[in-house]
Order: sequence, then structure tokens, then C-alpha cells
Amino acid sequence: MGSENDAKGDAKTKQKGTTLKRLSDRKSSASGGDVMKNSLKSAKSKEKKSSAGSSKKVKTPEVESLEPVSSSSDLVKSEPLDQDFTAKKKGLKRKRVKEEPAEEAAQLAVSSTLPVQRRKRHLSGEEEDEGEAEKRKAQKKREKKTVKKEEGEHPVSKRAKKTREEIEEARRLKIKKKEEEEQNRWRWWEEEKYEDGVKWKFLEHKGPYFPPEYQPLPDSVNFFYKGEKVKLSPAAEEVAVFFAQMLDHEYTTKKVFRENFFKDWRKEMTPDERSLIKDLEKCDFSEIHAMHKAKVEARKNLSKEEKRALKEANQKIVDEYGYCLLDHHRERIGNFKIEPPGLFRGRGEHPKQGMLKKRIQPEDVIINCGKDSSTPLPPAGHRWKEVRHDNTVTWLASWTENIQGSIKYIMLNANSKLKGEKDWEKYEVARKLKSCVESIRNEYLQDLRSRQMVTRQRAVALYFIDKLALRAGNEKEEGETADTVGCCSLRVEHITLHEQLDGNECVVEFDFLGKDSIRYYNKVPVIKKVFKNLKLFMENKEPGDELFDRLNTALLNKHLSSLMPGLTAKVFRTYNASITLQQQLKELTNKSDNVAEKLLSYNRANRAVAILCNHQRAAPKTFEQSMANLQAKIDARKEQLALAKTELKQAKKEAKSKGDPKLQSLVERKKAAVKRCEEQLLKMEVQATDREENKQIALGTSKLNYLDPRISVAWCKNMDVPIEKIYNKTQREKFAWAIDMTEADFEF
DNA sequence: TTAAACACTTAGCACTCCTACT
DNA sequence: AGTAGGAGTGCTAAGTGTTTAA
Repeated sequence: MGSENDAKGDAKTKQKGTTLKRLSDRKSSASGGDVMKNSLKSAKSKEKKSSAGSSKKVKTPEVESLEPVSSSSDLVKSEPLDQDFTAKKKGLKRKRVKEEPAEEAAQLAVSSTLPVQRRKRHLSGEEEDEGEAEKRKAQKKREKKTVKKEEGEHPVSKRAKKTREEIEEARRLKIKKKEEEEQNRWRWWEEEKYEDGVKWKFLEHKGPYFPPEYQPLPDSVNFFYKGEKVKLSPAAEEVAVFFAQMLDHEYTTKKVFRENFFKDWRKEMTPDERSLIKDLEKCDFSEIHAMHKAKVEARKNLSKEEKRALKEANQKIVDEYGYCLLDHHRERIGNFKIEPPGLFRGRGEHPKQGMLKKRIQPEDVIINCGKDSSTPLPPAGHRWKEVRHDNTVTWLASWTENIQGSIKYIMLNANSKLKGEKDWEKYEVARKLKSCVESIRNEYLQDLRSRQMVTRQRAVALYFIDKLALRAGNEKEEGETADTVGCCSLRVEHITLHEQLDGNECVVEFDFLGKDSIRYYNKVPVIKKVFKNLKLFMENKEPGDELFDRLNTALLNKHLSSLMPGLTAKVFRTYNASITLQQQLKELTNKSDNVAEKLLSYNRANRAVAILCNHQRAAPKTFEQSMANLQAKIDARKEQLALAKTELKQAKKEAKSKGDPKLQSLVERKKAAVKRCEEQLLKMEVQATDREENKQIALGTSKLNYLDPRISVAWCKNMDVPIEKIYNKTQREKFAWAIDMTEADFEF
């Protein structure tokens, strides 16, 4: 067990090296010729795709027809398996011989691994009917709330002069409030789960919040066409304002964006407007643009009082629409606002950028709530599209969006039971994978020499998904979205094979756009068998052809779920992310370190995961500046240190020659000064490295979505690091279940 | 069997808010 | 008190994977 982990760890660290390099590659390429090469490459691929792509798909012939049977065993002999996995080979063979027995499958079922429900703080006896208990809890909560409110008003009334006692009092209150919050928290993880498919029993809410209606432009602000003032109809004017507001953005200069916008804008025009306005180039939005800028500026310059009023008004909306009642608990809604209309801006080269995202009316919205709850009222003069009572889903409202035709949902906040339970389950599945990952790895390594082409392709894909944490790569409709890929949808043009590269053999160079059009660039040494298979898959194919032409995500996932219930491609990402964190934390932190050092280690472990998952971000706009500022500070501190050192020397000299005890204490003080200076310098330098390493890496995504929070909680307990140091308030709320249940000895 | 519909998680960006500094 | 810049938050697009319908 340990050895396997170590081996895997080695692979990861190696990889970390290459990925770090990868980021710098990316940096340098941004200004150099690489970008050119890439855009050329992708342009070429599009050409290919449109000409040959959909009509004739090149399929890799069956293995049997290519290779005599003997040669496949030949390959086995000549190629040792990846070191990572060889050790386990024997054990696996035995395991694989026996058909997967039903009981083993049952053991693997998720529910069985969720810790037995504890009832530490259950209000009263077990025999009490659940509904009764709920009611009582709710009642208690209400009582508490009123108390809190009365207390809360107290300090506000006597705010004029803050005495020490009052400050102290406020502090106590804050602590009390925190404790109370903790007490009030719905400890759903201590309750029984509902029967299959049922997500709730009671659900009541106020419906979504609609954005304000469009306010027509004042007469002083005009739109011009060919230099002539034109008064637009409200509908056309609203869309014109959307465009005018974006004029500072680069994408309003893009051809696709402009064309899509103009086409959709014309649809909103009256026939007269349509016959007049035929060329976007001749449109002048400058007055509208100026007005918008002035508005933004004005908002910034509001007085404190006005800002407070605005904030209060917002809070009122949140209080009214931002919560729902789910099984007698008040739960926060994640996105209770209907998305306002505007111009669609997808990520990357999106073919639909610039299109009009229409205003959603209550008539477009489906409401979902409990049968026995009060139905939310539609805005005056409107009605809902439908009201349904489906307790097998978690959404409160939904509508169909007009750009892609997909459904948008209003759902609960991440700290809710519904989301939390799902999250917990996700990590349990990933932990389950830990127990059988070895045999799965062994199996796909065997499959690399299968006679069936599908199986080989599946094996190689799985190898990538496991080793590189690639996403599954569902197929997408061409022309509907930006051209991005994942593992199964990789095309020949996305990889380059190198027999030799930088002293490594069998290197695969990946270069493609993944989710959100984020570039994935990596050079990875792979085992020979994978390399040979890739060569085979690429034979007689055009750059725009699919690499895994016989494979898709459905096929892959079907196979995976037969290996372990609940196993899909994305579980590997979760598993590898979490196991990497755990192992990196073990490796990097020492109990004797101080808190700052421990946190740096935590960040580094987190960063290793972010790199693995390719979680990137645009370098902050102010990055160079703030880095330079920090460097200046460091330089200043260095000078100070040098000065302090010379002063110390001087003092020492004098103390030695004169032997005055006063001078001796001066020496001590100077010594302390030097030490302090050194410490501060070190701290800043560490900060600088941390920031530099983080320049293009986003830690948040993995922290929020891939790292089992129990690993972090256990680490905090072991290392005596307060949980607040690694999770902010929101994160603590989201991971309340983990913070509450995890002991120091937790192992992922 | 395939495609579309559906439900839900994951993702980066832009804004706002807060805090540590001057 | 004012400000820079980092942390936190809201937003919504873009994925994954299951279910339903044709």
C-alpha cells in the first residue's frame, strides 16, 4: 500500500516539475512565435473539420487486422510496465480472474461507507418522531432569533462614544453570536438520509427576484446613425445600450461579436428602424457610452450615507428572496436573481458571442416547491409558466435560456444540506476508488495490448485521465460552442509524439484548449506501450480527426461503472487531487514549523493540485506593479539590514574597546534589530516567491471542488493550525460537515 | 441506439469590500 | 483619512453524466 503511494507520489513530483515549466513556456510563448504557430494550427484544424470532418470519419482499423496475434505478446515481453504499477501486477491477476461478486459490489456502494449517523446532540429521545423534533427545533430557533435581535440593538443606540466596556461588550456579543450560529446550524449530517431519489419533503420560497425594467434614455442622450440623431424604440434602444456599455471592451471590435450583435439587434428593431439602420459601422453610440461611464463614476462617488442606504436596500432583497424553507430549516439560496438581459460573451472564440441574451419574464419561469407550501406569487400582472411539485430535484425555479437553449436553475447555496450531502458523497466515491485504483490501473495497463481497438483506446484514455487528471471530454455540437476538448474528444492535432525529448524517451506533447478555453500544455513521458498505441491511433489520420475515434465518454463511463459502482471519469480527478494533497501535506509539513511555514506548505500542497488540474488564471492586471512594489520593499529592507549590521559591528567594536556595560546593552539591542530585520526580510522573500509561483495558478477551484475538506481539517488538528487560517467564513460554512465530523486521524 | 433534455458540478472573471499601510 | 491591493463574492458560462424520448 505504502509503496504504491510513494511511487505515485514520485510520478506526481516529477510532473510538478514539468508543469511548472509548462507555465513558463506559456509565458514566453505569449510574446513569441508559438502563439502564431498555435493560431495557425487551430485555423488549419477548423478548415479540416469543416471540409472533411463530419462527412468522413477516419477510423483506426481493428488491431487484429494490423498486427499478427504473436506480435502483441511480443510487445508485452519487450516492454516492462510502468514502474508505478509493476509491483501490483501479480496481486491483480488473481483478483481479476474471479468475476466481480455481488457482495463485493455491494461493499463498494457509497451509502455503506458514509459514517454511521451519529446523534451526538439530538434534542431528545430516539423514539421521538422526526417531524416533532423538527418543529421543536424550528421553534427554538425562532425564540433565539428574537433574543438576538434585542441584544443586537443595544450597542447601536449608544454608539456616540465608544467606551472601553462597550467595545468589550461588542466583542463578547460577536463571540456569542458566533456560538449561537453554530448552535443553530442544521446538523443534517447527523440525520438519516431520505429514501432513494427524494431530495426534500417540504420546500417553500418566494420565487426568483427579477431585474428592474429597462429605463429609457433621457432626451439629452442620443444615438446617431450616419451622423443623424435617431430616436430608437425602447426595445431597440435597450439593446443599443448593452452594446454601448461594452465599447471599452476589446471584444466589441471582434468580427463575430459585431455580426452577431447586429443581427440580433436588428431583430429587436421596428421595421422602420430596420430599413434605416443597415451598417453597424455607421452607428454612433458615443453619447450612450459616455452616459454609462458617468453613471459608473457617479456610483463610485456616492456619499457614505447613500452607499449605506443602497446596501440596506440590497440586504432587504436578500432577506426577502435569498432564503427558502427546506424541511423546516431556513436555507440560503445560491442564485435567487434571474439573470438580467445583455449581450452574450462566451469564453474563448465563441461562435455565439455578441448575441442578445433576452430578458426573462415570469411567463418563462417554472416554479418548483412543496405541494403543501404556499406558492410564490408572480410579479403583478404576470403569471408563471408552470408550478410543479417535484421533490426528486433540488431546484426552486428554472427557465430556458435563448443562446444555447439550455436550462438555467435556481438552486441552494453551497452551505445547504442538499449541496453538502452531495459533496460528501462525492468524496466518499473518490475514497472508494482509492481502495481499488490499483486493480483498475493494472487492468488498463493490460488492456493496452488488447486485440480490440476500442479497448486499447479506452485504456490509453484512462491512462491519461488517471495520470494527468484530464477531463472526460464529452462531444459537443459543432458551431454551438468554442472549440475545446477533453480526453475522449482529443484530436490528432492536439498531441505531438517525440521519441526523444529533453533526455526523456516517449514524450507526448499536449497542446489543446480545455474547459473555458484554458490552454493545456504539457510534455509528458509515457510508457512505451501507450506511445506505440498513440502512433497506431494516429496512422492515416488528418490533424482534425479524432484521436480516440472508437471511444466516447458514455462508453468509457459505462466501463468504469462496471469496475466500481459510481465510478466515472471525473472521480479520478477528485481522487488524484485529494490524494495528492494528503501526500504532499505529509511530505511538506513538520510539526515543529511555525504557523506561517505550515501555511506556506499548505499552499504549496494546494498548488501542486491546482497545477495537476490545470487551474489557471490570468495573471492579475496589477501583478507586475505589485511585484515591483514588493521587490522595492525587499530592497529597502535589505539596505536597512546592511545598515543595522554595520551599526552592530560599530557597537561591538566600541563595546570591546571601552568595556562599558551600557554599550554592551546597546550591542544586544542592535543584535535584536538585525535579527528582526532578517526575519522580516525572509518573510517578505517567502511572500514574493509564493506570489510569483501563484501568478498564473488559481488555488480556489481545487480547494472548493476537488480537495476532500476532511484532509485539511485533520491536518489543521494535527498541526495545531486554526481552521480559520485555511478556510474563510464561506468555506467554513460549506465544509461545516467536515469540520464537525473529522478527527485528527482521518485518512482519505 | 441515438440524440436531446435535464440536472447538477466546476470554472474563471470582474466587481466589491476590507484591511494594512502611509 | 486615504489608498493600494488582496480577499471575498457574485455571476454565469461551460463542463459532466444521467434520464427520457424518438
